Amino acid sequence: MARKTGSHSDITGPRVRSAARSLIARHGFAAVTMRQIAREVGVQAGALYLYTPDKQTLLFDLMKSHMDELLEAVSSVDLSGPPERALEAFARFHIAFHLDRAEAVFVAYMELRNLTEDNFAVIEDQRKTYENLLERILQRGRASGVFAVHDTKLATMALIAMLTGLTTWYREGGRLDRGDIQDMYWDMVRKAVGADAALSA
Amino acid sequence: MARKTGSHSDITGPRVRSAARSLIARHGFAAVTMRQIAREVGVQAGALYLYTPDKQTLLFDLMKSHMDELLEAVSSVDLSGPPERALEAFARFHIAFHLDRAEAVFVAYMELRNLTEDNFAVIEDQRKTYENLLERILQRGRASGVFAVHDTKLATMALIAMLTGLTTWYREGGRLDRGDIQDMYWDMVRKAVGADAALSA
DNA sequence: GTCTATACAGGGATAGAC
DNA sequence: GTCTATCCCTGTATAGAC
Repeated sequence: MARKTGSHSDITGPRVRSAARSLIARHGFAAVTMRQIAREVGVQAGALYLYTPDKQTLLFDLMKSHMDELLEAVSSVDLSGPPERALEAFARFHIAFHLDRAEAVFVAYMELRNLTEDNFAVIEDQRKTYENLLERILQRGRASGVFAVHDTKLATMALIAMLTGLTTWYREGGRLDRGDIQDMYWDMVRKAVGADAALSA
Repeated sequence: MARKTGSHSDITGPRVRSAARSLIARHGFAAVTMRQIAREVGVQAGALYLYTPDKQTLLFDLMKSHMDELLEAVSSVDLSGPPERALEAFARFHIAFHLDRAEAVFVAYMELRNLTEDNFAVIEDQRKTYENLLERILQRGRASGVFAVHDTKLATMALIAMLTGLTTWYREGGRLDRGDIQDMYWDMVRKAVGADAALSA
């Protein structure tokens, strides 16, 4: 219960992570220094090592917890219905989740190169797990004849790239609101897989 | 005609650029050191400064010449025909060009953050010029009623992201050949803009 | 044109006082 | 838990010999 004066580990920890995420998103992992992060948090550089054993682990933890959150969140989306409904649910979830976490998403996509081999394997595995959810929807839709997709792997990559790309241009308070974006992307996704014209192919 | 022994400026220059492009694509600009580039080329670090005033300019030149090439190449693609044919020509060109230059594309997309403000403005302007070619096709198609696109700006970003995303997963000699990829992406692009079902929207 | 040698700044990480 | 101080390394870039 008793805690020493100046003890803020439960506050400073998250602040370190938040500052790191933000700086890395803007400048890239290799370009960001521990001293910069410390300055942003308002502590000395040495103090950061109370919260992370080293810089690499700090990056890994950011990416890992982001992917954990993503997989946790998507697990409560109902993807078991008819393929078209499942696809819509997936697309809308993906957009909403990614719009809420532009920085974390950006880091998770851009900094894969800077993970050690072992750490990369962990994140890559999680990413694959997520992508497989989409691919299975496409497979189900193709099997039941409601989607016209030649190659479900390629289509999965194409759709993920399209949906995730919005984080590179979306800015809060811009011309389009979140609902508009979800509607318009969903419209393009739906058409791209031939969900309304499967029999014509 | 006479040339000093050990003079290789016309050979070493391109080799410096090539090594830099490859290393930056793999590890990121900030993570790559001048010593690494020099080692790859087989010269001493100091010798690199015969070919570039500094590291930033080296990056800028890589990105600038890539964008120059892109704009030059696309200028010989006929985009003036009917919107659907123009869109197909654009999509196939984009894929072929990007598959041929995976490293350069990767650098051009990932390292924007590491350009100085002035250099960024130049590249961004070129990128916008390129994207506008696609947007104008979408506008023409919508105006003539052959495309069902709600927002041409958003659709432009979505299609560019989808098409460019292939550089993140495509590997030479993989399961799919270039023609397959072009065909399948074009099929998705065509459907995404409602090119075969515009009247149903 | 390339080399060796080096200046100088800044990096990550640690030790030990408080 | 945080600080100051510092170690040691590596970065970019330059100078001057060959």
